[in-house]
Amino acid sequence: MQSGEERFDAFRRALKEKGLKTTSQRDDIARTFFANRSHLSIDELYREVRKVNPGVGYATVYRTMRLLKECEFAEEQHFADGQTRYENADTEEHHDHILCDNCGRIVEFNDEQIEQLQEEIAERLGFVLSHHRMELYGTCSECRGSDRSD
Amino acid sequence: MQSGEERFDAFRRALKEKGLKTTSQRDDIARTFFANRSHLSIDELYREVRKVNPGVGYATVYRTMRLLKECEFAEEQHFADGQTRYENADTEEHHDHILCDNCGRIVEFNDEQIEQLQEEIAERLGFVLSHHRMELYGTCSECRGSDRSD
DNA sequence: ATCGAATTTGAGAATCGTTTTCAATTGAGG
DNA sequence: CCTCAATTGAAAACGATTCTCAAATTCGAT
Repeated sequence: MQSGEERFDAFRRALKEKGLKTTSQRDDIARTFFANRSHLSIDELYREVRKVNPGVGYATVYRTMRLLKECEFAEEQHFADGQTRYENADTEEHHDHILCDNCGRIVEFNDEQIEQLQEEIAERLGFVLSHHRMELYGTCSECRGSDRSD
Repeated sequence: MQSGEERFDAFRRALKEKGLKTTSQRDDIARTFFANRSHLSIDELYREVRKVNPGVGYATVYRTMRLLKECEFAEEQHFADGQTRYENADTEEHHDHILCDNCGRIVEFNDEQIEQLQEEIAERLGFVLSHHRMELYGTCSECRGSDRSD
């Protein structure tokens, strides 16, 4: 797994390869994205970026996140709150999410057995799977005041 | 499982119990909903209803579908196309969906083993599950021109 | 360094699905 | 039937996202 700065450089190179320009806005947005935790919404990203470059517009954040997605540095997620969120698309493999109804915490997990079963179900129904979405919702231990800390 | 007409009557009774009025619009929308296949979008419902009662407004369809949902006759689904769709919430138990990327066909399925695994994962991560969303996407046999018909 | 063409930007308008507002209409209990 | 609260349709408002366009910026060729 690369560092934020490495990925940032890789993004700039990817832009160049596509014949696109590197701009201070793109730099600031990408750096902000790579430096922060995953699953930030556009609005959260926008606020973060503006701490560093107050002139950046909403549209540019949208546009740059789309670029990051197209270059496969970011992955788009649509959870139940209706806001698009982006996660770092490292070399990490596929995972699903479990979200806390109360505090919004998002935890990633992967379960080979479920993946396997999904393939089987698809096959049984005559489908060839392209992708899937699985989100679990519930209350995390912290919000329940339980002692289990994660 | 009740017939459309039975469910329609049950809905009217539910309205009465809530102190709400039965109107020709609500009747037409509910009947249309019960008579059609599941997973229609608001827009599709709207067009259907207007075949029978051209005066019905968009807002009323939204409002009535919300009522049907609140009375638990309809269940709301948000698939990847960004349109809210409603399915008949019979006495049927929980199920998930698999959707064809190509023709949009939606097939319901249920898999106890996956449900079980989801509970286990949640527990392992310290969550108490409230609900989940699982959608599989792929290409159905018809769209692949395969001989397997479902 | 400088030019110039092509790209990118920010602001605001536009869009899409959905909800709200509000004046006019309607249902249903008295 | 009357009354009055509930309901309606049309249009405005909404929130997230995309587009438009004139002004600003990038960068390869000079």
